[in-house]
Amino acid sequence: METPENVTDARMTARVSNAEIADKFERLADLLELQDDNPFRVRAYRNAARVIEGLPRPLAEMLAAGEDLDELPGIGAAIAEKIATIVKTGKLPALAEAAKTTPLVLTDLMRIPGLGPKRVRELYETLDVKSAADITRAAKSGELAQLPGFGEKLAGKIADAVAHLSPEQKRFRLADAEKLAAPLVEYLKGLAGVKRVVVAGSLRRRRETVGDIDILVTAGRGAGILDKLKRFDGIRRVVSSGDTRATVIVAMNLQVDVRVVPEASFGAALYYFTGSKAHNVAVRRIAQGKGLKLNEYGLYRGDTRIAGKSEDEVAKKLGLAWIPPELREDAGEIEAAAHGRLPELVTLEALRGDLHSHTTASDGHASLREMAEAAREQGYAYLAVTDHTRSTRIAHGLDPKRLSRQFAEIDALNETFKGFRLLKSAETDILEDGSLDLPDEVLAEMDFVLGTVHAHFELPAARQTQRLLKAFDNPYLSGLAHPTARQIGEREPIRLDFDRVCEAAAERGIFLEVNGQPARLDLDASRCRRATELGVKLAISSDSHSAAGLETIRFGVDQARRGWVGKKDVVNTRSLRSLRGILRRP
DNA sequence: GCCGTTTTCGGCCCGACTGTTTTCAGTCG
Repeated sequence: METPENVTDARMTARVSNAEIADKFERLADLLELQDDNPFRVRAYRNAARVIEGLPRPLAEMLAAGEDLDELPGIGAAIAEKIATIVKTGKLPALAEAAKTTPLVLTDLMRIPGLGPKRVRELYETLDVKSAADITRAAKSGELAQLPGFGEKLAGKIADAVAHLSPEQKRFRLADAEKLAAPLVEYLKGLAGVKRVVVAGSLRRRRETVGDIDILVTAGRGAGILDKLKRFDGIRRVVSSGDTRATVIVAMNLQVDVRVVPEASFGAALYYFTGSKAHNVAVRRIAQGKGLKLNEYGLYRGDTRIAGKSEDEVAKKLGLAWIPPELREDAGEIEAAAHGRLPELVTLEALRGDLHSHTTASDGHASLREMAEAAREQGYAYLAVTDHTRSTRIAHGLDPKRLSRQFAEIDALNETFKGFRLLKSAETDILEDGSLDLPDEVLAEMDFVLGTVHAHFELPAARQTQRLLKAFDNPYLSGLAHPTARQIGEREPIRLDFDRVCEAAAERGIFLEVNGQPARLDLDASRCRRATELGVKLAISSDSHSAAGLETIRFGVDQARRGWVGKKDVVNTRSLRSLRGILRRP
């Protein structure tokens, strides 16, 4: 029996988030770099910050559970101890120590394009520059250009960068970045001499947000692609442009890097340009260990190129299996590829149906029939209709009476289908006390029950966890929709003991959803990975509110793949018969 | 500061572009 008391322990009250811890190490790296400290030490801190940011669980919770943090990649005894100190005191003494001689505010200046540690230090030591406003002043007075190594042009560029400084560097949702990149990709494809145009970088890795766009072009010599690129009318500004690479700014202030390589280097260039940086570094180290050199032009033994045409060729020569781009984050995929242990990732094609959709009955824009037809066109065997329930008034949530009418309508429609079924369900509110928004006799009418948190996002972790566990105790509940309720860039995930929720879900056979709405992508990739490690089954769903919206399920597939999720982990890769076998009934 | 199919010490990815330079430093990805 679960009580609030036995989920209220130290790990639940932790206030220092992983993001804050990562930021402290990032700042420490900045300060040490300003102080010209050992660059490898600096890199170690940055590396640790990156690892910390990608963790699925709060470090505070892992510490409370007695886990050894120095088993995490890139985190050794020294950093593990520093993390423990931060969790305990909220402070990183090494950071305070470094800030004694180098003001912490200087780390903000290092975020300005064109300013790195050397230039910031020069600005500070010579002109006592400590802020963006100081830079503007120094530029106006002409002092900036007088600094050694600066000059008129550089001073102008820096002043310009300061003037166009946005409050924080913006990242774009994956779906938005895709749309913004499309016209430029089409334009490049249409240019004479162009052989291939491929999107690489974080967009190819399908990261949930994208900071800039990388496009790889193969073309014959002298095709002048980068000159023609500048004539594309969607380009606002050219940041830099050389023989093989150009950086431009397009709509929404989005940065696009275009790289042109010869066809023979396509594979090596695609590998290099896809990243991530950490993955590339690790793979190049493997090359180095074999006495080879890997760069964007190929894999070399001495001056001889031994691979480069395709990614597969490069990987093979390094003794690795080809790694899907979604996994290239230096998070264990390289070891797995070396030992033939890469997971067989779920694919869009493997999905047999969709377990989350809405109709005009609640806040959708298509009728039952229209949704069914769209699902059949998609090749699905089933589509669950999961309109909102009465507590979600803003979405015209359904009460038992309206639901029962909908179920009758679904029954009638199903009579007309062959090889396809609409499933009766509802996106049922989990109320603050963990009870469901509908009585059991209504839940009993459904093919399965989907539960979700739509209000009271701010509960403390212990209560939020307890709320979900209580909902899981309802024998009708089969799945949990958008489990953390986060919205990218708008709402933080609800606080809960994620492992505990996963353990309970695994025990009871409740699936967690990977919601494909571009603003949600919930579970996120790292939680997908953690959940499946703990034996939880997932459903990848569109949460579509229109017929066309069914296609957003692919963004859910992307995140599941990034989370190492295999076909067998996903319930809606099953046939309807097999799916029915695992949906809960009392 | 981290890490180990050479290593518990001695390494630590690699190249493009810019602007400042008389041959390269700084920044970026």
